[in-house]
Amino acid sequence: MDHQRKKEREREMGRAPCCDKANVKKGPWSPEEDIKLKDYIHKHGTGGNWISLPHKAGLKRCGKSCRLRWLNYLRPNIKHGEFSDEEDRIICTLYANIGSRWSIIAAQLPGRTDNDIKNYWNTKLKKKLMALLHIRKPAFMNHHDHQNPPLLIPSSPSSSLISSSSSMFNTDWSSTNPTLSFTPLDHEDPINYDYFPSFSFQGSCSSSTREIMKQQEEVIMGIQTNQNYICISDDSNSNFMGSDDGFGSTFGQTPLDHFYHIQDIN
DNA sequence: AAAGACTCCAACCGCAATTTC
DNA sequence: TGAAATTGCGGTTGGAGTCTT
Repeated sequence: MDHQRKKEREREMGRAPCCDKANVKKGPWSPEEDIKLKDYIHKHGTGGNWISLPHKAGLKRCGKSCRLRWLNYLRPNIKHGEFSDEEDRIICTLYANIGSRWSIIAAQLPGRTDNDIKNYWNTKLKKKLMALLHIRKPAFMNHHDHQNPPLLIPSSPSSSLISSSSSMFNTDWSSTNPTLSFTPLDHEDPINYDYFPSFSFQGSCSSSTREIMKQQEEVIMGIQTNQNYICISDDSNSNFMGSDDGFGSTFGQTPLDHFYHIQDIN
């Protein structure tokens, strides 16, 4: 059955629920529920089947809910609390290069969950970055040569903005240039002409999973060997607004543009 | 002191990918 | 081989706590 027909059938029949919603508790977990889930998993493991686990564990919860609770909160070695500067750096660098692939980012931060990192990015780190970019907007906005966009001027001599001639990673970026695009939020209103930064890859990428995984590994290897910068391109000539997967399209071959030292973001 | 605005994060939802039968 | 079941992921939301006026 093709995808379209499957979707149509689901719409007609209603999507099959993953559990009996009427008999399933929702909302915050109680300490008693946490204990039940922990005890069960310590004694029996997950058994490779989250759907049947809640019933066996005596919980009136959806299997997905149990899985989420375990992975994000109850499993051993989960790290809660403040993110370190080093963690900030890794998150920023990875986000700049692979976008919102939180599970991959989380894999580089032991003890952190994808949900944690996603929340942290959305509530704090993104704002820090936006604030940094906003401070520097005038230099960029006054420039009209889109073919040769200006360098964003560092706020201080110690600020480490380096030029496109620098090499960020040992990785060959010739086909996977990471960029941060500045896309006008409102094309019609020059007064409120604000810019929204969006990260993306440039270059052509195969859609196959294996190819994507290979590129992700390259990105992560590059990040692990280069500790200090994230790349930001003010490729305002492009209308591309980074999609959340950032791998799907073919773009022009502009060189890497500018790099911010991570301390500028912290 | 109170009320509204804002922030943060745990949890939910829907979808795509993967596995099982 | 394909349908069904299950898992994993990322976006979004609800509500509790905090801040501001």
